[in-house]
Amino acid sequence: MSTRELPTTYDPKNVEEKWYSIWEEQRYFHAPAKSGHPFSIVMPPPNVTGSLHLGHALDNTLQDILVRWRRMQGYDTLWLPGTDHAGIATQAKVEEQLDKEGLNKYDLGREKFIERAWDWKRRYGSRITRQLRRLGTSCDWERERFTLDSGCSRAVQEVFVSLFEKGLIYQGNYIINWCPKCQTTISDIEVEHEPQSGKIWYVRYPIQGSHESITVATTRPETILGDTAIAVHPEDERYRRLVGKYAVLPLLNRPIPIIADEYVDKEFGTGAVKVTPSHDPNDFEMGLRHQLEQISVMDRQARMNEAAGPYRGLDRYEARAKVVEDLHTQGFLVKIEEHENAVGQCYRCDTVVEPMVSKQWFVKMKPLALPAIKVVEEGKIRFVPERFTKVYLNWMENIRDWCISRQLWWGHRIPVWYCQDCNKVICTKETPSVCPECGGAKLIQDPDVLDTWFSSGLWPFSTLGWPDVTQELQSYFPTTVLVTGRDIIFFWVARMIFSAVENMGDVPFKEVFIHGLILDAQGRKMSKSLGNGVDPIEVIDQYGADTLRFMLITGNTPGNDMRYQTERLEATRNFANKIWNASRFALMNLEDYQPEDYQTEDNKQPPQESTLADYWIRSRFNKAAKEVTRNLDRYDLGEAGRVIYEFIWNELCDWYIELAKPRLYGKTSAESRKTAQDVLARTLSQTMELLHPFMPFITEEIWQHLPHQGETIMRAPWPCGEENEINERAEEQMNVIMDVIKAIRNLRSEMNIAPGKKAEIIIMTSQKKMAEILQEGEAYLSMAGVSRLTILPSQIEKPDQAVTAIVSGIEIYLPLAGLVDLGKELARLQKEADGLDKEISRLQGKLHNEGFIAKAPSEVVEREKGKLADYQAKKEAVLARIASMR
RNA sequence: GGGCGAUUAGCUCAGCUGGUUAGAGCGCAUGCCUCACAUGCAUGAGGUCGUGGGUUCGAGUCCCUCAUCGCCCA
Repeated sequence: MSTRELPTTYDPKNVEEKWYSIWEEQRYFHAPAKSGHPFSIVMPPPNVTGSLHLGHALDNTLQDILVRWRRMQGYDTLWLPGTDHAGIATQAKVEEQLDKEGLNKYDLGREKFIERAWDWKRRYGSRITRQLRRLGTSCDWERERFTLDSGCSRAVQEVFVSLFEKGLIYQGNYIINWCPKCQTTISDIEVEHEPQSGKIWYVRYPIQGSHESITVATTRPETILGDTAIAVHPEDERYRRLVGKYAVLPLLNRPIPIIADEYVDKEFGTGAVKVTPSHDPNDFEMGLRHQLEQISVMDRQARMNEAAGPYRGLDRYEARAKVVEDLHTQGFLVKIEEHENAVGQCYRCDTVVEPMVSKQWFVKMKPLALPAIKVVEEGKIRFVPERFTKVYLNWMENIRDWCISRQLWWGHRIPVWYCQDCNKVICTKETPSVCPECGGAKLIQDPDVLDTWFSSGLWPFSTLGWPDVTQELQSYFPTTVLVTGRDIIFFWVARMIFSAVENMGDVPFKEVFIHGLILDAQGRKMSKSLGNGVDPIEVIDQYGADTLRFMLITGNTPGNDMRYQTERLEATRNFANKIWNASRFALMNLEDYQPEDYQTEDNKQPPQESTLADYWIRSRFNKAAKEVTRNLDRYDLGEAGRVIYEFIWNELCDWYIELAKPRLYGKTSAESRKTAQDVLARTLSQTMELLHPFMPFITEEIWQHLPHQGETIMRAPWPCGEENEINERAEEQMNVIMDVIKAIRNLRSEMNIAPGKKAEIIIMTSQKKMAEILQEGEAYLSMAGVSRLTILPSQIEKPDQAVTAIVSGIEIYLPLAGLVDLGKELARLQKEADGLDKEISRLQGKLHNEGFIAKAPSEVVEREKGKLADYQAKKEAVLARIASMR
């Protein structure tokens, strides 16, 4: 297609689809696993049942930027993608499906159910990876993994058995969090504490063998049925004489001891609490300290069981109402108060979690946490931003044992068998046929599976082939950096760290780059219940992936949350369109351009006809490239993006292209035209390279149209900023020209001179250098609508009927015979003089301060002196002009 | 109760190791369909940088106090 036929607005649709499939077919994402500087990232595996949300989009955009950038820099780059089997979520999906067929999982049985789950995974599990492709992620799909695939499963078994043998995995009856809806245990961090307004009930317990009684406050009256003690603080004078006596449990008339324990808060309620070891974690601990009986009063549906006597069969909330009613009618209820407390809820289904005592598998955390703390304290793993180190350490230092068994079918089955003959517990990687203890063949495998996070914790090495020593493992482990959201530090980052340190003897990654959350426009967390979520795929359909990506990573600071705003999306879409149109312009003017003319081996010098603008844009580009690289190095991707944005819009488009137009249109020499073509083509294609990690699609499309070397921009060398093209002198000179142009435009605007109307300008300067710069740059002043320029020494008499602007060392006169409103002009100049006065006195104050002169670095003092002189000169010029007009 | 973050232009946010007349995008005002782009161009208005102290020659930037909002942990 001829460039003239390129549409004036950029349409990402075809471009994005086209390039992604080419990239993937050409295997540009594939990591070679060869020697060289490795750069490796494992993708946080999204939930296989999930669909892409903005959090994924941000997380993967950040990774893709790092990966594309490092790949262009020549690193042996691996970005390993995959999904996670999401035990509870996937099982729920399959059960939902069965439900529609009028079946449940028990109808199918375990094996058939797992087959169904695999069917489900095969059918729907690739949705999210397809969505990731739409985003442009350049991960190595040939190495895609799944936490439940055979390799990862092997790693899980290996780790479980190893920890078991070291005594770091144990089975025991402890209090755990039970979700009555999901019908499984969940770990402590999977319980969310939402403040809820509730009530607190004050209940009187008679003291056995006395007419006295003791009143306790409780938020869960239904658990009275499981009480096995009343506790007070040992130093609480009010109750001291009661300690050691027995109280009678209302409703069930069971005698329970009154004990003293430091845990009790004297200030809370009456200072006396009921103790229910089977249904409260703190009471459980207290029960252990005092050898209290554990009476479980609920079953797995959170219904009252036979221990609850007359309340048996009631749901926990029905039981609560009934218990309160009975307490009231029997005269045990003292009072009810409003009370706000944090109720633990299941992170998945929001059901109120029921603490229960149950036999489960746990990982003993203290021995694993200590080295995991050490590697971070020693700097072997660095958190970016640094403040998250503290979040991690604080959690690790206060860690509790991790409950890893789940009452599900979909997941890694616990590799433990129980001998029915001798009760031996057998933990082994291979399915045993006989009991090693008694030789019996009646072996039953533990029915439970492991927490999904147990396998995710191994992700950085299980995906690279461990426990085998593979080429991948040797090339890419430890991985370079992990990129993830701050909400997942405990769930995943922490677990990967202790898992790798324990099993690999090394850190899983050297750096952890943490980002914030995407909030809605009002600053609220996006959630299903609020319905304020945004589907990234819809955004991509409407605006393109490049736009979504760029919008997500600019305009905020690393680690901070960010609001999602359509206006920012539009602004970024406009940026893409700007790039598109600048490129259209370039291509229209490059149709006859032969890059070989200037890029032969023995002629790498800039062409003879280079102008100030050429040197200037090359200098600016290379500075921008350095700046972008520096910011990428420090994970400040937003800042890097901003630098490119400003370079493209404010320098390349607003100035260079405009200045190059006369040359490109052939209004100067043919040589000069070729030079402009060369500078424009080179700068634009290198700018595309610089922008490519951020906006991969549009940059590839444009780069392919421009003269280029190589098959894909993905493999173009990273523009790191060429020192020898940085040209301070050209920048200074261009600054003068641009200041003059801006000043003239300002005058024209203030005087309401029609844009099309050309103007004559008189410039007066006593500085030879300035005169030369302006002489040379005369042609550029056409950007201010200047048709004729006269440069005069400033000693000469000033023009009469003219408006004036002063820039450093230069007086600009725009003659306007008969049009100048003297009064208005004087007022304008006076305002200017006043502003300068303010600055002058500020600087004078500073420079008269002896402390400043003595203590500030000399270059700062010099700079301030220079500014003062400049302002003074300007002011004099303004005053002189005022005087000449009066 | 402990920890962290935020508080800068009407809105959303930048401002790195203290030194520029404190910046951007959107919005607003004025003028422009100038042969890349009206998803655009030009010009402009708009900020006592939450409060009160302190360190310093110099503080939006460092330290402390308080206030408000948000998040995490208990």
